[in-house]
Amino acid sequence: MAGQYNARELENQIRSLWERDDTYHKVRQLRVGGKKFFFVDGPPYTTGRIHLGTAWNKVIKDSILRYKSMNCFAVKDRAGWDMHGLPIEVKVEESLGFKSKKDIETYGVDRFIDRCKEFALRQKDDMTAQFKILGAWLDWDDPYMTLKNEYLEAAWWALKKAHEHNLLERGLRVVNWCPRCQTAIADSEVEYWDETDYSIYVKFPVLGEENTFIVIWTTTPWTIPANVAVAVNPSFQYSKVRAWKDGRPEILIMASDLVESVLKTGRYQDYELLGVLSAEQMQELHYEHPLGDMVPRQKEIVHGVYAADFVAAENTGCVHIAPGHGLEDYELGLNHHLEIFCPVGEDGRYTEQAGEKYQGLYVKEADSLVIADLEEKERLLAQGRLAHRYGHCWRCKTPIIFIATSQWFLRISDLRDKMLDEISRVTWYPEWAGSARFADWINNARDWCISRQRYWGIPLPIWSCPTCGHLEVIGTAAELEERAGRKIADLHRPEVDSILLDCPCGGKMKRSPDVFDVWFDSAVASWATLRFPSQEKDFEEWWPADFITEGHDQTRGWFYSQLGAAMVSFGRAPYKSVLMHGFTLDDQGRKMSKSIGNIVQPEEVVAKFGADILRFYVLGANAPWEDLHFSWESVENTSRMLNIFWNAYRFALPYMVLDGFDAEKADLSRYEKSLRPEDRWILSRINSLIGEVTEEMEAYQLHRIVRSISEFILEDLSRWYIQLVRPRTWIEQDDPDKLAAYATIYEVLVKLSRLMAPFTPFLSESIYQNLVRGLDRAAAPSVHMCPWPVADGARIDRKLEESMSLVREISMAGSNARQKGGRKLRWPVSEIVISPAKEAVDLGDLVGVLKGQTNAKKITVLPPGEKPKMDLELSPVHKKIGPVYKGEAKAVVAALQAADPFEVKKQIDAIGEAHLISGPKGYTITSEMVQIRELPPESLPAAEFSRGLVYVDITLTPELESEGYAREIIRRIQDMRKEMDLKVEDQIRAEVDIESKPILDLALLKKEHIAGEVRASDFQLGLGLELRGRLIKDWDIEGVCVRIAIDRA
RNA sequence: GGGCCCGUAGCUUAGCCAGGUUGAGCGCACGGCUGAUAACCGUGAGGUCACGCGUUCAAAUCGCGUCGGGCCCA
Repeated sequence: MAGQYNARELENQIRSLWERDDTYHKVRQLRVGGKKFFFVDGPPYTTGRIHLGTAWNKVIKDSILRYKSMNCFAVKDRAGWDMHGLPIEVKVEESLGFKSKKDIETYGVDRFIDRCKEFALRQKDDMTAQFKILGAWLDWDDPYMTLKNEYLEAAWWALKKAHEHNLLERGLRVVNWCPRCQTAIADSEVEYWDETDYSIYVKFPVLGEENTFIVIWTTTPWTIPANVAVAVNPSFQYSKVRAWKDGRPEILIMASDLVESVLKTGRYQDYELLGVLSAEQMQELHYEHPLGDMVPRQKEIVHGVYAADFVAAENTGCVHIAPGHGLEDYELGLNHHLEIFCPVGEDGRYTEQAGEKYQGLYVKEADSLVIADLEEKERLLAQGRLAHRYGHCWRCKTPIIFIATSQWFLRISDLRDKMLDEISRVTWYPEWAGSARFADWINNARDWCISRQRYWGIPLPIWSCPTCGHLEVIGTAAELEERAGRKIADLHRPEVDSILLDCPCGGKMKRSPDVFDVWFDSAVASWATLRFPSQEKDFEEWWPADFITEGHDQTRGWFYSQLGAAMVSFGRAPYKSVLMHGFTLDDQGRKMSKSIGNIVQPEEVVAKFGADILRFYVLGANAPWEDLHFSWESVENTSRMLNIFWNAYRFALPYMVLDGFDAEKADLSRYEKSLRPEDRWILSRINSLIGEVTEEMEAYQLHRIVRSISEFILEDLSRWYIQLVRPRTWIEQDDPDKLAAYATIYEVLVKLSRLMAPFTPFLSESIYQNLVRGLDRAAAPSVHMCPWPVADGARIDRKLEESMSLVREISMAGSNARQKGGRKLRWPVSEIVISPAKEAVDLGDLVGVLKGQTNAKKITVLPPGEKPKMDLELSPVHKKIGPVYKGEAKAVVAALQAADPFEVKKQIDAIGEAHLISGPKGYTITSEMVQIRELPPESLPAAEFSRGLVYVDITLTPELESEGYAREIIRRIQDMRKEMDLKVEDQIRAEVDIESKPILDLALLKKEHIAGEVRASDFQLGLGLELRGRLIKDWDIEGVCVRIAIDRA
């Protein structure tokens, strides 16, 4: 027997049941051979802790996979782990107290790699346990891990394919560079926030013109030594001005529109315009590098002016170009065959190319020195500070710099159109995630820099010959072993670094020392999870993925990286459908962060409420693709809702146990003839619900599912059906009416447990085990092995559902009217009158239900437009009476008030006026002189419902009163039974002393009824009784003192 | 500067794709129920559906624009 809903205890029990029976594997085994559903788990990074977002993510995945499995799909569901990359390197470096790559080299790359591996594996185990608590059923025993040899091969193989398709290239590119990690980082690994930097205006002396300068502006003074050119906008006009500062003139060139602001910034007191220059004329200028003395190489470079569209009408309109330190600069440099001058090394320090003075300085620290030198050379026009967005390494938060380095690229930009074409064939939930958001990202796709100068990653399988330049990409471990002529235990660094391969030219090829960008790891998950290329069969049978789902940040992440990797390898998208979900934010819509202190841990929610409640909450809180604003209050509500479900479930159990409910009695088909209309109604509703939920699930409208189910549980099951069915459970013996109710409840609960199984797997399993397995050991061992319920069309009766919803409305309106009339529901009323406004009301077979719920003796449904007999109220319209009757007006008003309102109305309706007789006098009252209002009589309060009005006749009769008092007495005795902790079936002895004779007489009429209801085998009702019993209490019933004593019989 | 999403009651939100009386929950106030009970139910107050223009017999819903918030890009 079930007690209170204790989610944690229940979930622990179910978890151990699943473990004991190995339920997960049985479920998957059951569906082998079914239609294939290939799901690829977006691998969480092994940080060691899951957060609310990852919990939501796995709950969505799990719910969908459980649903698919119940629909007989053979589900492929290997969990995945993303285990390489800088974040782990940084953690390990921290634990070892390392500051740079040199420390790693000294420590030993092999030992460092071992540490990284250990770390990642430990974190993976911790996180697996956390996911399991949530009830996430993925294949945790055999997950794919990016650090496994078979996984490394999948990336190698992809790169080899890319190379075969001529999409791999090595080139000098300006990349985002982290000087601390000493590696290139991807655009997506750059974090932006505001940083205060220098803002300087610099004067570049024009060659061949005395005291004349082009003015540029920059926030990175350290890039000035690498300046090679100036860019101007081809559509701007430029001005040459003579400007005076402290009496000294200078000739300055800048965009015409910006002259005033630049000179103001430079604190010039006066100026005169010498002439204007077009962009073409600007391009004829050459200038001298302002720090040519410091940077010897600059003496050899010719500095010119070039046109570029990206030049904005900001600052000076002349842009400093350092092709070695900027993306646009680099492209401009390529176009005009400028020197890609980059006097900065991988450590972020100037190289010897920067000249003696700067060599060895860290660039961010060189800013002030460069400024001082410019100042000294009188080349600085102005300097200030500026807060602007600046990029940082996502891992170590070091400000990134741009430097030109030699890297490996995938030529993704060539595939843009093909990619757009591919994603248009993918089904996106919601649709705009693909057609708008992702398409926009792809339109801006650039070539993918896949090389990183680090250790803990998949080594690039590129070998090249230093002698002849011959290059080979190795696709598998077997291929490498064959070429190397020996076994290789681990494909990571440093083991592969030592392998030299024979070059056709006779030389020895060496491996390119880089590792893959970690995004490339997860990018190959769709085939790595199938163990391709080491095994081919699964790949042929399953690939590409049927479904993936991740947060909207993965638009530029995993959705994209997977697409890119699959395009270069297979020329097609690796997934067929994608559900994009939102972020988890706090209740105010802010990101959860340590600094705000608003982080909510999933295990905290599980500890307080349970996994099912967390699951049902996150699924229902809002549409999956919108951000989830986490609110404890809403979790609390979800908890309340499931608790009500639990109470509905356990409501009937004690009775069923009492009545020896068994498999035979659970068989609904035996009671078809005994089903009441309300039974047929709830059976119709549960089948309609199954239809709705199935439809919503097919569109991944997860929030609607939760709402549909919640509404059914609260409104239909708990607030209505259970209330209706209660009295039937009190019937003694095997009455078919009672058994039909049991069988109906049973059917509804069993259906519901299956319908909810994907979303609240623990609760559903518990109910299933008790209700189904408890009666039939031959039933499927788990609810998750049951088929998804199918709506039974024969049970669905729309008309009945409609009538019932009318009955519910009328019943509520009835309560409302009772409240107005001051008549409690416990007191029966003689009649309820339903007065529809226009549309007829057809209650079908449900009049009995309505009578019961409204506690009314009679239900009358009037034809549309008809009302019960109303009281009428006449109010004189003085404005009209006065002018006609003048001095007699008062008498007229008196006569009107004395008149029979029904008679007045009858005459006015018939002839437009009424004749009043007042003593000797008669008055004619026109319709204008009186306002006639219809009022429900005090004994007939009314309330509205959607089709009209509901009137409740609250007139009391002795019969009604005696019933009312009987119920009052019953209620109090029941209360006392409970206080004594009696069981439902216990018999009692009761004595009731009522101090008022008339009321005693009323109660005596119902003596037998009361005794039966409270199970009193010995029952006394009287005046002045001497009370005996274990429990004696005084009650006030409608102002009368009633003393009750009860005891066990 | 560009792309996408969002803006509905004090708060959290449904409805929007497919136009037809804005619907819930929380909180607040009042009442009821009492063999599901450390529960539960009803009623009430509370809305310029961000704003403007357009399409339409009819707009929270469709279109255009503005403002505000978020994410991403430049």
